Amino acid sequence: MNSFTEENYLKAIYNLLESGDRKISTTSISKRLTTTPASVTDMLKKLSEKKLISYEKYKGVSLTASGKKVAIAIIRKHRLWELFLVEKLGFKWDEVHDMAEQLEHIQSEKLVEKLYNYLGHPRFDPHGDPIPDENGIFHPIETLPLSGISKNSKVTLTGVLDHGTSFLRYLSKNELSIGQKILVKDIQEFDKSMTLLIQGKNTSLHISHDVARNLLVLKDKNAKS
Amino acid sequence: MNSFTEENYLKAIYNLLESGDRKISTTSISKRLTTTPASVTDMLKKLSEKKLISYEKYKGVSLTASGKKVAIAIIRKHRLWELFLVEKLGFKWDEVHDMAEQLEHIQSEKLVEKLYNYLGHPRFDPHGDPIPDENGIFHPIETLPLSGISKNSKVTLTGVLDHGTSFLRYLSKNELSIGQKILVKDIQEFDKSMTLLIQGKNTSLHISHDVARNLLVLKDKNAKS
DNA sequence: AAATATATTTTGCTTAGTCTAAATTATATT
DNA sequence: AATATAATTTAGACTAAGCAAAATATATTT
Repeated sequence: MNSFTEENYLKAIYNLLESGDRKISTTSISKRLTTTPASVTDMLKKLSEKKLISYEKYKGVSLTASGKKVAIAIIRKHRLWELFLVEKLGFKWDEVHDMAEQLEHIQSEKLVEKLYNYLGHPRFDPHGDPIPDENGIFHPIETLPLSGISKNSKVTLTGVLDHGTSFLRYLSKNELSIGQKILVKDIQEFDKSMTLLIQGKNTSLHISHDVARNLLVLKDKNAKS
Repeated sequence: MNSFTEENYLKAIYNLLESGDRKISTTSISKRLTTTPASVTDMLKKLSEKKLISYEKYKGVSLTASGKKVAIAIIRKHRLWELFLVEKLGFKWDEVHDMAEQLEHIQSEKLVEKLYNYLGHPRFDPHGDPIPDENGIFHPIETLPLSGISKNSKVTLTGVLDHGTSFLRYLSKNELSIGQKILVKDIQEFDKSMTLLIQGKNTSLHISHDVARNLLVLKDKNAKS
């Protein structure tokens, strides 16, 4: 089928396309994968041959339907394995990325199916990212960065933007986790930092604007705007 | 660390050493891995450089202590993953080999440890093969081929020699599985075929000598010899 | 519009693993 | 002991993926 390397390129291209433009550049891919632009050009030719990307010299690349399908399948596997590692094996959410990076390349349709059943048809991974369904369809929810939420709103923490270890560790340390109900108690005008009240806790938590920007939340239906 | 390919060579060499001689040949490895002897020679040089095997031109190879350690670690992972696939995901024992062949190369000490805990510190895989412990020690049990058991003996089915799909399917079809108590009701003199009585079933099962040779059993303590 | 800077591709070389064909060494047979 | 056969290694070539340096295309300034 496709090699690990090809799969990694497709995933990188998919992710880059997600966060912005309709066509992406050679250098952006090289940065993402920490390779050189020259290597990327080589691979783009190959993926183009295989009709997985549409590519015109000097014009940037995008995914074809079949390339997109492959990329999504890998993301699906990545997120399912991450959830497995956290839910079943008891890993912390900042530990699972590298393992999932390997596990996502295991080839077996049936394995994915069984894993999906075993995990109870989950819709989100441990970081709150949506897991595409069997047909590669995402069912996202309408989340907003906490930084855009106004004072006295009640929200639910549904995900994070930054997936880095240090950010995730920060959240763990402050006992912030997906699913929690949060009340925005106060917002400082000068630095936009926030004071939060977490449901079920009696202490309040103070977070910077930078942290708030990286927390994704869902507004409660019965909340004040 | 070591590449997938290197790991596969080490595993192959380990298995070949298990089933016989103290030194094994280039061709035997090439057959096992379905490559050419020339490729094997190249790899042997490399593994020798890395002190994973001891190799003298034209004289055959064996594993060094560190090579053996690597090989056993892979076998451990292979068997743990096989058990996971069968026990947790509900695969049949004839379906899991190819997946385990991939999963055994996932690198993460911690993952193996967690998986081992999750499975409840198992000692045998779905085929009855022993799973080496954390230190690479096997704790085998004294099994015999069913073909060597005499009439009226009571035994427990603990494993199989042939791991091929067709043999495993044959066993499934006849509802033979690891752990079952078996009484050898009769042995035909002319073809050494056997009539078995499986505990908990009321029909008897007739098997060929060939099948009996590939079934590993443990004699019951309180059995007639 | 020309000059410069930046991005991209081409060229040529590297490593890992594989193969075929040829050469060499070991083993078996007369 | 001589020869034939089999096993093993060497030599040279191929593919996948990568990199550095050179060449070319595109973008930005002036």
